[in-house]
Amino acid sequence: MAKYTLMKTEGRAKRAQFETVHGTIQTPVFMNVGTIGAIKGAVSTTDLQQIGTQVELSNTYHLHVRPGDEKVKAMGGLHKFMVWDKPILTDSGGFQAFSLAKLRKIKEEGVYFNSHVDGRKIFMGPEESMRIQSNLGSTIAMAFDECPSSVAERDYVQKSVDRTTRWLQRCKDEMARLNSLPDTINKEQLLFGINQGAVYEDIRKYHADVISEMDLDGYAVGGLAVGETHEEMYRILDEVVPHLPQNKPTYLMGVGTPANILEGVERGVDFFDCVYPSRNGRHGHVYTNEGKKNLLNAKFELDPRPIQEDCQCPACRTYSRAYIRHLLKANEMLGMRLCVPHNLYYYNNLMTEIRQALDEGRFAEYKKMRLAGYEQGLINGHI
RNA sequence: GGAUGGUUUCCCGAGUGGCCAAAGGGGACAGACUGUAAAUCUGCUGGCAACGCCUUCGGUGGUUCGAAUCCACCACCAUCCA
Repeated sequence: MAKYTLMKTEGRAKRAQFETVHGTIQTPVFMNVGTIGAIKGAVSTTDLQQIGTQVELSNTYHLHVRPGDEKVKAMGGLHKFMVWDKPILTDSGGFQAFSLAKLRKIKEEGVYFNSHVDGRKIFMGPEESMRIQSNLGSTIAMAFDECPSSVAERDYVQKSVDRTTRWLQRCKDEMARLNSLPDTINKEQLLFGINQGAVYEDIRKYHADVISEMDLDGYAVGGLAVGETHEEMYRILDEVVPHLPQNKPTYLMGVGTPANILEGVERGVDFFDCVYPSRNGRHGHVYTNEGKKNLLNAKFELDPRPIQEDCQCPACRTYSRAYIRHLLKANEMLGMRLCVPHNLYYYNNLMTEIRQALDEGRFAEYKKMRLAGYEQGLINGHI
């Protein structure tokens, strides 16, 4: 059912569309992260419609812990539950084995977690992850993988990657079974595999080649932006993306800054996601064409301008930096309720502009122009 | 008029002879965050020619080698008694 159509290329950069049961995704795309089925910062799915969100991303582990995937299924699946009819991608819970490292044990069969909510024991392996994601009924399910630390030993990474490959086969088998069951919510659920290998290029390429043989709906590069430098990340993308199927979408997981995204697009990435726009928005950091700004800074106390001139987001059309700063300082929820949608709008709009530039064959020029703007407002190298 | 308690660095508030530029909060200021245990976390908050010096604990004057800490007087605040 899913159909990836490459419409234009510029160097390695790809302009494509991806048709799913929940609608067509124009790529390159930035998916808006709502881990627990909601974007933190009091942003509703109605808001998402207004700020141009194409794909919402939620998390298997978190929704399994609370409210429970069975309950979501009983409510008709995640789309109905959160009232969102466009595509949803669910991350598998594999990343939580990394981010909740102190609360888990990794074995061949899967990962044993202690719930971050109440400490109870939770087991999640490939089959469990697929079952949960099937219960959620997401458009795209991610394979259950292990994300090794960027400083992990080579031997460990090699073993981990091979286990991730075995897990991927189990995911594929389980999804095929689940998609054929009569009461499955989304019988056309798609599966993306995940490339790992930390910063070892040869392991990365080896793993990419292995999973490319498995005929999945899409391929992700995981385990980046977890401590390595930007240069290492770009180098790995340079090496790995060409080893992934070019007739399938490529997803760079968890990345990143606007600059990271421009670099990723240039290297052939179609899908991105990152908590930055939402988390930074909650913390009063907002994205502009002149780089990221911390609205909490005293210099915005009497700044009558919108966050970004000409921005069409609700915050920028109505309020001044000074007022939003006041809200943030006063810990008034409206502050983040304005900053988070602004940031998501900024990212979504950035992707729209990227697609337009690709359509018109001027991506290289566009990228250069944007990066130059970000350099101006450089905050400790974060752009 | 009398009694008692109090006056500490931006605010609240510890500190009752040296280890005190002075705990702890708050606020202010700044930083971090990349498939979200994050409306969280960290740093910093008297001045300077800065491993030392200067100024600061209501005011003034004492005691002492040494005082935010003890004494005297004064000012102001709070509560109670007339």
